Amino acid sequence: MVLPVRKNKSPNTPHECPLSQCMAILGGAWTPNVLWYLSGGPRRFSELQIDIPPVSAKVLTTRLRDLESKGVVSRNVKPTSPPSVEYALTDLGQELIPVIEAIVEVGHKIKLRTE
Amino acid sequence: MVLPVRKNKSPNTPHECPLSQCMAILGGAWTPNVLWYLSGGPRRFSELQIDIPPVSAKVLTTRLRDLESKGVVSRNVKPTSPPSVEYALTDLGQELIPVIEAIVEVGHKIKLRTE
DNA sequence: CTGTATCCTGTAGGATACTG
DNA sequence: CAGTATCCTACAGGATACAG
Repeated sequence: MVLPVRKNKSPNTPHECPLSQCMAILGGAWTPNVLWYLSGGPRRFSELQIDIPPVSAKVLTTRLRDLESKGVVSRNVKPTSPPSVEYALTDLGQELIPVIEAIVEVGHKIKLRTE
Repeated sequence: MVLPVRKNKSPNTPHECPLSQCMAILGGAWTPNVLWYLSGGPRRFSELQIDIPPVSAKVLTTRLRDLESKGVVSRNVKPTSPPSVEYALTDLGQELIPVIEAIVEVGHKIKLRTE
């Protein structure tokens, strides 16, 4: 995404420009998908990889760590052998589900118009 | 954002992975901001530039054209001199407002936790 | 005023190989 | 299984200059 690093500009008029929030949460590629699949209940790393085939392990890890640090997703390591790690939405994460659904909704309508 | 162009992979299992919708709509940088400021009513190009100082003219144009092609934003050229162009949300675009607000909401909560 | 055209750069993300 | 480590590239977006 790259973004908000303008060089020769006055520091943003603060009054209200709170929308970087949006990309801060959903910004990464595949992030919405991760959230979506986790909304169906806890998933293990490998399960998510199967759910979202085109995502690389590296990116999936990155996104999960990212969401974890934001308190949107929880990570639970089960000390089995072989180890298994379960990811789940936190309460905060749950709140994002209707949001994503709404976006998908609008997305559908857009597709219908375009076709 | 770059994205979804995996090379050596089976073409996505179609069953459900509808979330690219999400980024397809809100994906571009500043897109949420554009939508946000338009939610307050129609705005002219230059007004949007002032609303969102760190955005370059090029990107603003790109995002607006993008949103226009999706039917989310309307573009109205007034044949005055100097010319003025008014952008506004379409009905479809209106539907995105609560979505964005919800994201901002969650964004706030995340910030509170982080601090 | 409302853009386009160019050129350039940073960084997200892919591929692949390897580890506990 | 669940990742890390490297390396590499495509493309979104910034800067600047110019046009109708």
